[in-house]
Parts: sequence; structure tokens; C-alpha cells
Amino acid sequence: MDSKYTFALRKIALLGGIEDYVVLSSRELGDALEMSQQSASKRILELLDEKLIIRDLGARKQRIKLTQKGIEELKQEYGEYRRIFEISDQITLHGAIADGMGEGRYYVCQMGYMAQFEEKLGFRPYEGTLNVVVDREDVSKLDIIRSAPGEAITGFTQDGRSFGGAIAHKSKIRNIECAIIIPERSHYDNVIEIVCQYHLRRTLSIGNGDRLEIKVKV
Amino acid sequence: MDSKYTFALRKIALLGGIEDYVVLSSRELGDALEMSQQSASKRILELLDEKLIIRDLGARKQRIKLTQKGIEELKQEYGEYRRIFEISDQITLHGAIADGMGEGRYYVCQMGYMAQFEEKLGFRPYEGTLNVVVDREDVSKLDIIRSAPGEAITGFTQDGRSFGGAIAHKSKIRNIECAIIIPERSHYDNVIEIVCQYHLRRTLSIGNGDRLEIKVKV
DNA sequence: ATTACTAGTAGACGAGTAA
DNA sequence: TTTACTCGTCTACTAGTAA
Repeated sequence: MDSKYTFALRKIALLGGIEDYVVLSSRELGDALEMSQQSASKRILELLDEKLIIRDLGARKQRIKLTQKGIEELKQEYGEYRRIFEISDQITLHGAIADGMGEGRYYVCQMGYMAQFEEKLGFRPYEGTLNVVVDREDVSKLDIIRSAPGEAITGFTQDGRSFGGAIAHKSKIRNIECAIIIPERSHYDNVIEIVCQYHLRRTLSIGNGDRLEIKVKV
Repeated sequence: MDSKYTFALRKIALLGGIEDYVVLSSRELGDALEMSQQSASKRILELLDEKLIIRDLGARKQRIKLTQKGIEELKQEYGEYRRIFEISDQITLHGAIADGMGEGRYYVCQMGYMAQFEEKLGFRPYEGTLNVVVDREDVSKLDIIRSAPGEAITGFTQDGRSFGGAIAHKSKIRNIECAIIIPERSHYDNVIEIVCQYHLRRTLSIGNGDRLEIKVKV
């Protein structure tokens, strides 16, 4: 993403463009970005083109609001700053165990994934995943984790079905090695999937609703 | 500050350029910034020129490190992001009361300041300041406060002496209105000066070493 | 391998201005 | 007042290349 775009997005966000439309003329934006009214007008058209903002072009002044894509873009940069200034090497997530739908099991068992897990995580996962609902106050930590490099798990096609890529982040639960799997272009939610060499429910004697602390390496 | 510069600074910081020198060729930086080796080399020269980085140009690969100015630049942007994504309207600082040197009293009593406090804060300060040593874990909150607009107190010259400008941030201590004063271009430290309509030590029955909670409006 | 110069070019910017 | 077009200039980039 071009830094010119996020720079403009940030100024709009500071004026409240994340919550709601803000009245912002191209001259005002130009002043904030230290550029001419003409260039600011052009920048706004570019941001619209990239679908980073939406606009309500009223009779007198336009009103501008960030799109979800625009907000994600800023969150990504915010995550980078948090990694620069905050991160100590690990992030601790808190959450509760949730029911899996059996989907995790299906995916993990695919050879295309299994081989990569073994190579990149250093263990062969138990054939299933543990689903954890992350506490509301820790959801923003997921953004930091998403912005960390992690281990890339590449997608593949098998029997005419395509399996998407993901990023695995090495983690520990009560000192047991595991990894949280974040699918590429997933809809951000507060449920994470965990793979581990062992059957975590049995090994840790835990079940649905039990609270858990996950230390994610970043 | 040009967004091109902070974009490059951020990538260098992510590689550890805040703590120490990082080995970073112009080609590697070019890849990270999605530009050519030639342009990255030019960018590095510009950053050096702006004194945002320092460099150790070894025989094979150069080593780069952010200067204090470069770090401050990133912190400022980080503060903007925190204002976008975190701030609820107030920041709570914790600290302990420290001995003033009587300097605060001298400055506050200057008419040039007193009149501005009265106009911009809505109260006439007691003729003295309360010095508070901010807890180590809250020092980063000062960066956020510094990046918030606040009330500008302009400098002036009197009797041939010049008095610098400052930013006042309206605050409350145990629901009593006050303001923390941050001098312009001060050396960042962990001691803040507080002005208040009342004599805080007497009104709150507090003294040196007592702990305090300050709610700063942002 | 590096870094970084020069030269040529594409793109960004602002002035003027229309709607 | 607005937004945003065209157009000329000038900056910023990359390719080629030297050291």
C-alpha cells in the first residue's frame, strides 16, 4: 500500500472518519497534508478508486468516511507500530474453548496442509483443531499477530477443490507447543483455531467453556 | 514530515533499528519498500540528510540505526494511531508527588502566562505548580498526550528574558479541575507540572511521595 | 557483492479555470 | 463558495553503469 494513501487515511481517521462521515473539503485536507486543494482533490479520487473511503458529495461540502478496507489498512500500520514499541516477544491471548464444527479436523487432515505443518512447525498435528473464542479485550491483539510474519502455509488444489493459504503462529498453552492458524483473507472474527501435536482437550483435561491462556510468539 | 520518510523509518524500526544497528542493504530496503535498489539508496541518503538515521558504511554491507529524532518521528505517528484506535476521551496517569524547585512558581506567576491560563483553562491558577513523577509504565501515555492538541500557551519576552511556549492539557485530580503543562521542546522526561486553581497539597492533604491519579482529557 | 552516480522518463504537483 | 478538469513544470523514479 502506498504510504501517500495511508497518510491521507490517517488524517481523515483523526477527524473521526472511522466512526461516521466527516465534513472535509479538499482544501482542508490539502492543508492537513501540506498540499494544494487540487492535489488533495485528486488524492480523494484515488482513495475512492481504491475503495479506501466512501463519499457523500453534497451540494456544498463533501462528507467522507473510511470503508472497512480503509480501516483495516490503518489497523495494519497500527499493528506495525505496536510491534515496534510494545511487543516483548510474545502476546498473551485469553479466551474460552468453543465447539468446533468438525471443519478444522477436515482441513488439518489434508496432506497438503499436514506436510507443511510438520515442516514449518516442527510437529505433526493431532488430527483436529481446538477452537477458542478470544476475549473481547484481547481481540485487538489479533491484529498485532496478523501483522507479524509467522509461518506461511501455502494453499493448494486437490481433487478439484482449492484449499486457501494461512499463517501459522507458534504458540504455547501451559508450556505445550502449539500454533494458532489464521487463514488468509478470512473474515476477521474472534475465534481462533489451534493445532497441536497432542489432543489438547484430553491432555489438558479441558472442555467447552473452559478458560485458556495462549502465549503467541511474535 | 514527508510520509515517504516515516514509511522507510518504520521498516527499519521493524528490523530492530531502534535498539541497535541493523544490517540492511539498499536492495533489501528497496524490496521492503517496493522500489528499486537505486531509489532505496537515495532514500537512505535523504534520511541521513534529515538526521533521521545514522549509518556505518562498512566494507560489504551498511549498518543502519535510527537517531533519537527518527525515533521521535515514529513515536509521534504511533501516538496518532493510538488516538485513532484507543483513546476513550481521557488518559489516566499514575505517579507520585515530587519536590518542586520553586521554578514552577516563578513561571506561573508571570503575567504573560497567568492571563493565558485564565483565558484558556477557565481558572486563575494558584501561584505554584505541583510536580508529579509519572510511573514508568505510564510514561508512554505522555507521548499520546503530547500528540493531542491541548490548549496552546504562547511564549513571550519580558524584561529582556524570553519565556517559552507550552501546551496545557485539561485534567482532573479526584474531580478537581487542573491542567498539566508540557513545555514546548522540553527534554522528554517523566516529571509533569500541574497547575490548579487551588493549592493542591493543602486542598487534598497530600505531600511529597504521596501517590496520585491524574485524568487527562485528550 | 556492495553503494550511488548520471541520464532519461513517467508520474505527481499546482496554476488556471470551468461547472 | 465548492469539486475537479487540463496542462505545463518539475520532481522522483528506474535503468545503466562506475567504483
